[in-house]
Amino acid sequence: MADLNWTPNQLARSLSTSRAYAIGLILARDPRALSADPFFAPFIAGIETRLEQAGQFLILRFAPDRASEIAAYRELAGQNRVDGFVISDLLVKDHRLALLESLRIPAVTLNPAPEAHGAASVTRADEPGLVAAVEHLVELGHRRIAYVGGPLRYLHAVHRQDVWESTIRAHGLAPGPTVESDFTAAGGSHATARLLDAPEQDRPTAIVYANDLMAASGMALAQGRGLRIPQDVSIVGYDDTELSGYLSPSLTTVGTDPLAWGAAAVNQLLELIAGHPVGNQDLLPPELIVRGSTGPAPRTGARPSS
Amino acid sequence: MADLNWTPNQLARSLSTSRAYAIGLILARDPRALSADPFFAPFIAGIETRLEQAGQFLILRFAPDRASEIAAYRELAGQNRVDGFVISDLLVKDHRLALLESLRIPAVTLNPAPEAHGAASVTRADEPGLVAAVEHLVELGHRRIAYVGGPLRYLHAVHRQDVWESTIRAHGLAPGPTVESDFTAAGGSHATARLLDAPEQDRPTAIVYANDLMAASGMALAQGRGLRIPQDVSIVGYDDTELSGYLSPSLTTVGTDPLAWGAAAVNQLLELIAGHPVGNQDLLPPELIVRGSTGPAPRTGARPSS
DNA sequence: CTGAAAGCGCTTACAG
DNA sequence: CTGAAAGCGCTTACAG
Repeated sequence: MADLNWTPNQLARSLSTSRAYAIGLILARDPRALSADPFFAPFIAGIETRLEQAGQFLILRFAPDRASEIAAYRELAGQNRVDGFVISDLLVKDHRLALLESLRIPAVTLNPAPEAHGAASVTRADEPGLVAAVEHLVELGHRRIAYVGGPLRYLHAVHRQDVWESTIRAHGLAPGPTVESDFTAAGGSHATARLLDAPEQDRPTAIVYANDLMAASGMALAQGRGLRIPQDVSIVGYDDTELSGYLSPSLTTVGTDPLAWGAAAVNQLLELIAGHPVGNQDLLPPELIVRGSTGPAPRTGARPSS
Repeated sequence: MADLNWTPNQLARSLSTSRAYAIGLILARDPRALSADPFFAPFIAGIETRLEQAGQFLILRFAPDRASEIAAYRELAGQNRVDGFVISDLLVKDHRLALLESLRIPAVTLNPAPEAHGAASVTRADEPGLVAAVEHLVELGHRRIAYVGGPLRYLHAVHRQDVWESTIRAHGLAPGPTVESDFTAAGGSHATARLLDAPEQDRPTAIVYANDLMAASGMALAQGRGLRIPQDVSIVGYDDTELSGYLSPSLTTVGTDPLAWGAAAVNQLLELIAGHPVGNQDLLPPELIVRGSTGPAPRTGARPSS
C-alpha cells in the first residue's frame, strides 16, 4: 500500500477533517505595493518555501480597502480554506486582532501586537541595526541626521522612528527633521526634496530611510541636485535589497532577511495549528551593512542645492 | 435562501465537481528570484487580483530543480488542486508542454509556444518597444550599441535579442557586443564591466538591457567608473520598474505592465477551463519611455575608464 | 417540476 | 485488533 504511488486526495481529507492544510496571508495594500515595496516578494517566497516542505499551501489575497479585507478574513476562515493567518503590517490600533479572535483561528503576527499578551509572533528587532546605523553616522561626525519613515499608521514605522529618535537623543543630539513617507520610490524622492529644500543651517548631513527603495530614490534626487554622496550627504537604507549593493555609491543599509522571516512565521503558525503553545520568537537581529553611501560629515553641512 | 448570508463550501463543491476553482503558477526559479527580478511580483499581483474577482485562488509554487518542478505539476493536476496552469518563462525547448498535454489540463503560456500551434497564450510583443528603443539610439547618433540579455535558455531572452539585432542591422549597423546575463543586479553589473573593459574603439556608446534591474546596476557601475550618463554612455532598460523613474538620471525604458499581463493570462485560462476555445491574445504593445539616461552619442566614443 | 438519494474520497467513531 | 458504516457539504442524475 505504502509502496504504491498513491497519494491521498487533500480535498477529501480537508472536507473530512475540517483542516485546510493551507494558511492565509491577506495584504491590505494596493496590489502594486507588492512590486513597489521590495519586502513582500521575498517574504512571500519564504512563506511558500517553508509551506511546501510541510505539504501545505499559501492562500494570498489583496484587499484594497477595509471592507474587502474583513470579508477576506471571514471568507477564508469561515470556509475552512485556511487553518491560520500570518499577519503583517500591524497597525498602531489593529482591528484585525479582535476579528481573528472572534473567528477563533490561529494567527502569527510579525512583531508582537502590543494588546495581545503572549500571543504568537515572530520578531526581527529593529534596534540593533538601526542603533548601529545611527552610531555609525554619529561617529562619522554627523549632527543633523534626518529620517524618512513609513506611514505612521504602521506599528513598525512608529517603532523604527522611535528607535532612531531615542538613539539620536542618547548621543546628546537633537533629532533632525523627519518626513512620513510611504515606502515607494516616489515617496522617498519627494521626502528627500523636502529635506534638502530646508535652509542651509537646518539641512541634514545624513538621512536614514525606512527602506532601500526610498533610500535609492532619495540618493538619486540628491545626486540630481549636484550633491555628492557621501561627501555632501550620507544615506542609510533598510532591507538590503539586491540592487543596493550595486548602486553608485553602494548603499549602507540594514539587512532584514524577509525570506527567513516568512519561513519562521510559517513555522510558528504550523506549531500553533498543531495545538502547541507558541509565544514570541526572536529572530537573529539584522546587521548594519556599511557600504559607500556613508562617510564623514561635511565641514559646513550640505552644499546649497543648485 | 439567497437572502441568507450562506455561502457554499467550496471544498465540498470541489470534491463533488472535481473542479478546484484555483489555478497554478509554478516558478522554476530560485525563490530569491521573485525578489531579484521585478517582473514577478506585479505579475503575481495581476493574477491574484483577477482571480479574486472570479472567486478563485492562485496556487503558487517554487521549484528549484527540474524534478521538483515536474512533481509539482503532477501533484497539483493529479490532486485536482488546480484547474489549469499559467506557464511563464517558456524555454527554447520546453519540457512542460508535453507534460501538460499528458496531464490533460488547460494551460496558458506567456507568449506563444512555437511548437504548440493555436494553443492558448497571451502575448506582449517585444518588437514595438525594442525597435523604438534602438531607433531612438540610432537617431541620437549611436553606432556601437551593446546588449545585455537574459539567459538564452529562455525563449523571451532569445527573442528580445533577435529583435535588437535585426533592428540594428536594418539600420545598416553592425550589432555591438552582447553579453548573456541573468536579470539580476549582480549580473547587470558584471556584464557592464565586461563591455566597458573593451578597447576604446570597440566600447559601446549605448547599452540596451533586458530588464531595469540590470540597467540600474549597469548604469551605477558606469558612473562608478567616472562615466557620465548619458554624455558618455546611454542606457536603456526594460520593464519600467517604479524606481527607474527616480534614478539619476532617470532611466529610459520599455513599459511592459506585468500586472495587466497576469490579469489577461487569468482571463484566457478561465475561458479555457470553461470549455471555450481560446487562441493567442495580443496585449497592447509596450511603449518606449524616453527619460534622462539616453542622449546624443559622444564624439569619440566613451571616455576611457578611470 | 420537485425531492430524496447517491457519490466525490477521505477520516473517525463505533460495532463485531 | 480489524472492518464496515457514517459523515464532511456539496452536485447531479434519477425516481416520484
